[in-house]
Amino acid sequence: MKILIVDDEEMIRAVLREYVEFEGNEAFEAADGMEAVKLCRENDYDLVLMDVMMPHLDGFSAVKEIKKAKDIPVIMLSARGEEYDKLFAFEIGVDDYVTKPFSPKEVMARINAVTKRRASKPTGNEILKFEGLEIDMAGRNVYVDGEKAELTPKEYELLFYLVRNKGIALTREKLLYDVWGFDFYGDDRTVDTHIKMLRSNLKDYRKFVVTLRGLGYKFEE
Amino acid sequence: MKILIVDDEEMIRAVLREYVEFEGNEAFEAADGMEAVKLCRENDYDLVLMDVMMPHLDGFSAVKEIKKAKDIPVIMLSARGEEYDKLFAFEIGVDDYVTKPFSPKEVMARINAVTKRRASKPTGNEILKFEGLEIDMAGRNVYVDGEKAELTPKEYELLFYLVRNKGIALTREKLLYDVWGFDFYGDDRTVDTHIKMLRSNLKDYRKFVVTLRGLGYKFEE
DNA sequence: AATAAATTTCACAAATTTTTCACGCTGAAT
DNA sequence: ATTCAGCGTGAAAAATTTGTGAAATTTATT
Repeated sequence: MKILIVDDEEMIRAVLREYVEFEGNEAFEAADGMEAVKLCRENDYDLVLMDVMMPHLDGFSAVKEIKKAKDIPVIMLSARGEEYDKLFAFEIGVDDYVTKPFSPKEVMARINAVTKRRASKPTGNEILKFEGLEIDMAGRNVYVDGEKAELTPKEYELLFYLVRNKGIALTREKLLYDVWGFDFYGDDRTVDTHIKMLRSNLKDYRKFVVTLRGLGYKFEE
Repeated sequence: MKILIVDDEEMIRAVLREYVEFEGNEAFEAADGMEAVKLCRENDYDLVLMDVMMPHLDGFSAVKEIKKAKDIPVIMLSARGEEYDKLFAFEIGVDDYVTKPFSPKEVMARINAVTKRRASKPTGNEILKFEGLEIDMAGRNVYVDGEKAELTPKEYELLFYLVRNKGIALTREKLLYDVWGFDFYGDDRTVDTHIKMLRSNLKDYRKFVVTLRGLGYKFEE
């Protein structure tokens, strides 16, 4: 995750950077609101840690500006006893706030809470039907003519991915990147083998998994 | 009725208290999530009015914590965008939801609605049955073929969470976040050990706790 | 403080899954 | 009809994942 740390005090930035990087995230820094807005416009961050009190452009104004362009989660940092309008903070879309002095554990917990809360947004648990093929993504079930198909993890992921991109041509490269992960450095043909196994498990409905010669595969009704 | 008001802003607490007491109820206050959780554990309230954004422990996490111990009706107060908050709130068992700025009249209407809904429909008091496995969430009892199963706290929480999400695939990550809490920083495999112990206590009905290889677990009838 | 209970970590074996690879077949272009 | 890159497939090897017991640690109780 790419996290932008905005604070005018270098010490605080350094401390936050340490926490953030310890968790395996990438840290970026801005020294004031102006710089933060500029960086946010030019780059895609997953989260912004924003101090309230800063020169040039205060935290609230900076958040307001950033939210105009992109919907990035923001956690505000404020000194204890600092007076500010929390209602206003919500209105402009602040996701959470932490009061200084803060503990590393607390800050990381907040970061995780905000990003996970965001992640849990899409709750599509309907069951898709293609003739006698039923696909229940939420429950991880696939039925072939009413009988449960026992797929392996990769087969589930591959099928779900194909179905989510139904009707779209997918290269082996794209499938490997999106289903296997960006860090897969194996053979292209691995896809073929999994397609083979998936097809054999789908029985008659193997017809939905279409080969695109010279390209890859797609799911088509 | 005893109503707990949780908000870090004294002004808002005062306003809410006035309206709550005007209707003949008894009002109690907490200034943050931590305090709210503590008070709920020690006392019996009929309803909780909970702000979302607060220091120490945010409203969502506080509700989650409170619901683990007692099934008290909760109305959330928030100024955030409605859409995903409502979904998330529903997931953790919030009864209703009011967006700031709110009119006291509106809040009182919601309070009355929630308590009436509760009174007429004793949800949570029901005992779920899956063959010879009986689960009484309100009473924190689990019976295996009529005999009481002695589960540890974590086993109860894990089982109840699995059952509440029956039929839905749950990753270890999600289980840790929702059952253990947002601040759990431990090993994934901790889940496995608790699943193991839960299964051994469920005897023959261990079959309902299904392993999803490469993903996690789910409860399935 | 001592003891008991619950929770968490960890390592190992067993089971399952993933990947590689070579062979033969297919189908489109010549 | 021939060619040949691209594809389907089976089987072996490599890698991953889970169940489990036991130890270590933390938390609750006396």
